[in-house]
Amino acid sequence: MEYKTEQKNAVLCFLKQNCEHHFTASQIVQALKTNQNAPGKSSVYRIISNLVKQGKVKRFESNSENSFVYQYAHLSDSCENHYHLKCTDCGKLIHMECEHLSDVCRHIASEHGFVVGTGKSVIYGQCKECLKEKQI
Amino acid sequence: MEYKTEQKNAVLCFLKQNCEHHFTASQIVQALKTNQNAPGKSSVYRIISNLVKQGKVKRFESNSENSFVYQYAHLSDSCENHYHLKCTDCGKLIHMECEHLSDVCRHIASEHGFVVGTGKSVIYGQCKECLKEKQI
DNA sequence: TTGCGTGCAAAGGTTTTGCATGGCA
DNA sequence: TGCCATGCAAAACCTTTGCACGCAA
Repeated sequence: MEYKTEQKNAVLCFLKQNCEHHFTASQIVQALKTNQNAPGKSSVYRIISNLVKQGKVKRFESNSENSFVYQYAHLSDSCENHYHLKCTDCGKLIHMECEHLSDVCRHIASEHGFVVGTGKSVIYGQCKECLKEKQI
Repeated sequence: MEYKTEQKNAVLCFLKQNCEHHFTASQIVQALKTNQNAPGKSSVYRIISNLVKQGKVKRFESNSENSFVYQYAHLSDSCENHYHLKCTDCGKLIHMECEHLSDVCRHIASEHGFVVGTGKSVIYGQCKECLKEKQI
């Protein structure tokens, strides 16, 4: 049995509303500090840990530090069937659904004998917007 | 100027000889404990940190724990130009050089406006050998 | 001899855990 | 009323850093 609490709700809402970005546990604590019933540090860890297990949130390795960042995952149910592009500059996560890419999985399986788990795999690079900024 | 030392050599040799697997910093310390001039904890961290910078070793997020694992990277020079497949079961790292996969980068760039950094990206899944084991 | 590398211990961060209290069902 | 969830503090853990000493060049 799982209870609904304001703390859980606050964390999920915050991540949902900022789904283009990712946050460390501490950043989540900070961001929610002004809320009523702001969740404490340990609760945030317990809550995001559950959300990750449920597939509602994804965990990534942080760019430079020895910690992890968390990000809301739009399509939690079907993340097994598409690739993930993550921008190393702005942190944006793109759920890429594309027939062409399904062929890639088949190719890797047949030619390289390797069964891809797309849910776990993340392709890093730079997104449209960040590329534009660099060109200016 | 960089000095050659037995400690550096021991770490690189160990990772090289076990290039199919990955290890945490502590595991490396443990594994070398019986050596003469076994490197201490802090030295191992300093040494692998350098090896990663040099591209001779790759760092991955550990499966379940909040730490990182390190693995010898065969083709350090050209890792920017091919994809990496990593088996979630046995840890094997496959440097996949394949013309078909270059098309994938081009496709993602042209259709999805996203420039892939293959050096950083890792595709997780299961390798031939581990799949066989499961079928038996 | 020079100065980089090492080892030890301490410090810094992040994450986990224990326990009493609070609040959902 | 049960019992899950929370908050605080302490602990555990990984990694980095400071400093004196050792050793490669």
